[in-house]
Amino acid sequence: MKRDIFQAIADPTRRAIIALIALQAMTPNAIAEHFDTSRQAVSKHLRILTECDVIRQEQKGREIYYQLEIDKMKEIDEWLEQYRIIWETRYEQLDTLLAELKQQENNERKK
Amino acid sequence: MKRDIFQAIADPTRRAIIALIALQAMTPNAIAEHFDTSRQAVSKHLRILTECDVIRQEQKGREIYYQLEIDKMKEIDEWLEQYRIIWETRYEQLDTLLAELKQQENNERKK
DNA sequence: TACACGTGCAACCTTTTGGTTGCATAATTC
DNA sequence: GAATTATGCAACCAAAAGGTTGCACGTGTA
Repeated sequence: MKRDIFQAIADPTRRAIIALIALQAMTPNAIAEHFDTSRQAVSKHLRILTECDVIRQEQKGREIYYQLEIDKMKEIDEWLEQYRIIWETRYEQLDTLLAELKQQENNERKK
Repeated sequence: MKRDIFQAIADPTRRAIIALIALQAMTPNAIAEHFDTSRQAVSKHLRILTECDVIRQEQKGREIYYQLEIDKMKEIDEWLEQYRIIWETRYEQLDTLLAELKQQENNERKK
């Protein structure tokens, strides 16, 4: 069962974890305190995120610090690129249309 | 069971459907031809995508054309924004570091 | 060395997911 | 009006997801 980044971010708890550790690395215990679920459930999510290379762990003594692998988020951005092209094109077309309408309006006034 | 956009794009088939109808609206039958699964399975995916407002349907006679609701994709882009800030900041810091190293190198040469 | 702490893993359970087949319904065509 | 076509929906099923509890194991600390 190989998961990808899109399945990784599908779960709301996992998105919350990502947001939580985005700015500073945290231990599983510290992360779990922010949620209603058990520490083990959070641990499972961390395992999934690790498998997908969304997060990375660093052992410090008996504690493990998890931190976001920001480059993985870029993959989503790259996938989104194909749609960004579409909505930007639409905006351009809309701009063109608006410009044309404005031009027409001006021409009307001159009459 | 209310789904969100992230669950909508979690499934690879659904992402393929989105890509397929991104440029032009298509009927369920036409879409289903691109996949190994049954027409009904595709129909289910279309229902999920519709529920999440990722796609929109337009009836034409007995055919239904599904087309992408591109604005919904922007929601993902907006969510990604918080991480884009992070990776762009990292790049800036890297640029600064590289500039400093280059400066140091130049200073060494002058000696 | 004994004990507490931080963590991951296994077993188990319920709900959700994604697929299938069969059928109902509405629009078109003969 | 009868047959065909396009589609959605319900029932069913296997697999996966997400949660829980209990336990094992390494690392610090008294």
